[in-house]
Amino acid sequence: MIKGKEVTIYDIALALDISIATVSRALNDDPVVNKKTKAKVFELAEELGYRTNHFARNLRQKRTRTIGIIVHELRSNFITSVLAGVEKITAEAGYDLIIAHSYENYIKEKANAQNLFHKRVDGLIASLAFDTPDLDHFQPYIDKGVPVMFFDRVEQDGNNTVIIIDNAKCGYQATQHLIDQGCKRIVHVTSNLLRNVYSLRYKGYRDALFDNGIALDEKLLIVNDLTEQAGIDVAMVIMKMKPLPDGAFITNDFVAAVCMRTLKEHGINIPGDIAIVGFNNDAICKLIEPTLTTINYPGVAMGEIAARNLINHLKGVSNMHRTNTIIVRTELIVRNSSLRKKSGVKPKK
Amino acid sequence: MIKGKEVTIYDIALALDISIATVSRALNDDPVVNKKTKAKVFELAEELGYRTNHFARNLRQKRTRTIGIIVHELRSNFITSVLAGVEKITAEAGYDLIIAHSYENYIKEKANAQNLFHKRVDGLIASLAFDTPDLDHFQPYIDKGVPVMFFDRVEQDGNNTVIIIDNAKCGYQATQHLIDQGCKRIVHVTSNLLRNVYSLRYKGYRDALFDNGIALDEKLLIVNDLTEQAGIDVAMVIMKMKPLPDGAFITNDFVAAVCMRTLKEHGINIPGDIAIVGFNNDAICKLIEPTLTTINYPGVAMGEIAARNLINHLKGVSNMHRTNTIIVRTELIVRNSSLRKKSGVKPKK
DNA sequence: TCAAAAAATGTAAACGATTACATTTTTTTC
DNA sequence: GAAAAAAATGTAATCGTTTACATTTTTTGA
Repeated sequence: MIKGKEVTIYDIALALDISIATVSRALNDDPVVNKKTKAKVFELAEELGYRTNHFARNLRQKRTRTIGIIVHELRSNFITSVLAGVEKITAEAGYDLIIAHSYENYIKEKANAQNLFHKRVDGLIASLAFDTPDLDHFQPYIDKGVPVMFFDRVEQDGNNTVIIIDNAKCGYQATQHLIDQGCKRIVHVTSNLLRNVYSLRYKGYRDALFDNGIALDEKLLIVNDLTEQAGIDVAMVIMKMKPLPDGAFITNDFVAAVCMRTLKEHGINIPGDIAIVGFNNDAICKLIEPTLTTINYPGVAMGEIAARNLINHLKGVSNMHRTNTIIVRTELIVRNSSLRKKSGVKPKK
Repeated sequence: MIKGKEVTIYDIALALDISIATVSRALNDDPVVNKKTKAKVFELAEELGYRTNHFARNLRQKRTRTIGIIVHELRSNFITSVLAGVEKITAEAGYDLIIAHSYENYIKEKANAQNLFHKRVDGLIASLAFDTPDLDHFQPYIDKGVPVMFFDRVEQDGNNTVIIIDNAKCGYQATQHLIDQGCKRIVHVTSNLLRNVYSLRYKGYRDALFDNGIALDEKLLIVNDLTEQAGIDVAMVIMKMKPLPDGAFITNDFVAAVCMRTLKEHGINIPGDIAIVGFNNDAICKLIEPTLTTINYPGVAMGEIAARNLINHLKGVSNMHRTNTIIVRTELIVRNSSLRKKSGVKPKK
């Protein structure tokens, strides 16, 4: 095998004195070609180190068997779970996956969307960045009929298929749980309220307060990004509040964990002084002290469902555009960070 | 714009009554074409929604401007850091990135290597799975002259370029630190000793013991996979040892954290009874109690270096094959899980 | 043995760009 | 105003497959 020189079906055809059509068919395991010929072709292909030229094939077939995914953050438990789910399904179906990363940045998200469009992915899966204002950058996909599936961070304009959890319900559950534990002044720590996930959790929080006859106090709402510093800042802000809040619903486990650590360092007892509920069920929940009550968020399942729907649509098995919104099941996992009453729920291991 | 119908340079040429050659040159911003013509082409291309057919282009140009990366695990802080670093550099250089995931499985790694080879990536970056026995599946790359760069989990056969940390030194440092803290019976928890990272850390551990006149006790070596269950099992095994060990060097932060939690649940004091050192400097280190002493492992930097070397090689700026091994700096971060002596190092925040 | 049917193979035209080389058009120069 | 130089454009081959349609070879059955 000569370095740098590519073997093509012509080389194989020439060597075996048959036509390129037969070679092509043999390599694609077409039942129409003679078993013996097929065997010879395979053998020689292997020997010569033949590899299909996907460009030639795709050029001819006008498909790429590739799907793209744009994620807002890679360094996140939830996202890597989703990726694992998507990867599993796409690999099984023989599709390739190109992963693009927006770093919570609209400009990068836009560039990625364009790039994947030019790469002609057969379909796209996406979760929006913090500051994405609209969906215009996905319009080319819609125009060309390339299916797009949004997950988690979505914009529900009714035109695209989305796969989400019931964020309002989760917010309600988390807040109700804190109220059940006797909390009356509950802080809500969240992020950019432009994004559905945060605005809806906030809505759930408000509804739960309302249903329990607790007045909404806007001073108890804290909005930030989801960095370690944010967690520390939140704790500082909370400690300055008078009277001290007795509960906190924080929409991110990591921030909750950092905040909890900082509060503890300042002598505040959890859940005694403040009960805390996080969001995501990250691995840290079971490792910190006290263990963190949280909402379990099924990343792998979401990825699988997104990929499966997309691929079924591409195969024509089902029409994605008919099912507009897919809601995935979540659950409140009660652990020690919020358990103030002996009765009722018992903490999960 | 008609849905599903692709616009090609022929359409543009026809509409403007010029040749496809001129259109092609215009779109590539070739200085040879008239500014006015260029403007007209760009305008019409935009209007018609033209997008380059990368297959046709790649078929003709025989390059892909794509590099592949095979990782052994996606759900890991370290790996996502590396990915972030690689992504940054490749994006800057205008290369695309295809991420493949082996799930610590040799079979999948092999399949991924083949797939990316057939996809004709211009270069490859890889970290080996737990059970990969040899590098035969990368031979096709070598044969065709496609550069391969291994990072972290590598096989040093002298033929390929690798980027690693000094695992033996890290193992030595961690162990020496425990000895400095007065530990005499130090457990070493690690994984498949086939892999360089684990065998070298073990070597460092042994050397440190030897240099301090401590006899090696093979019963203190525990090998497992890196799951949560493994962490629990390790704690159980440790607690059954008589006499109880007084130190543990665990080559993974997550396992260390789980192990520590389990030990604490059984009334064992850390670092009082057992001092613990982990590996990786994951986010959890600062969140658990006591905070975990660990080795800081520069993921982003490794990714950046790997990608930069590969791309420089591809561009012909430098020759990768001349630098055979790149060693990245690491550091021991001392925190409370190992601090038994008031004097000496002070814990890092 | 031979016509019909079935199986296997071949021919040639796409797919949509790039680019060496050829040709035409425009500008410059005297 | 014509020849030379420079600028702009065009022609046609090429990249490596797939596949509709045509042709050849082999098998079948009376």
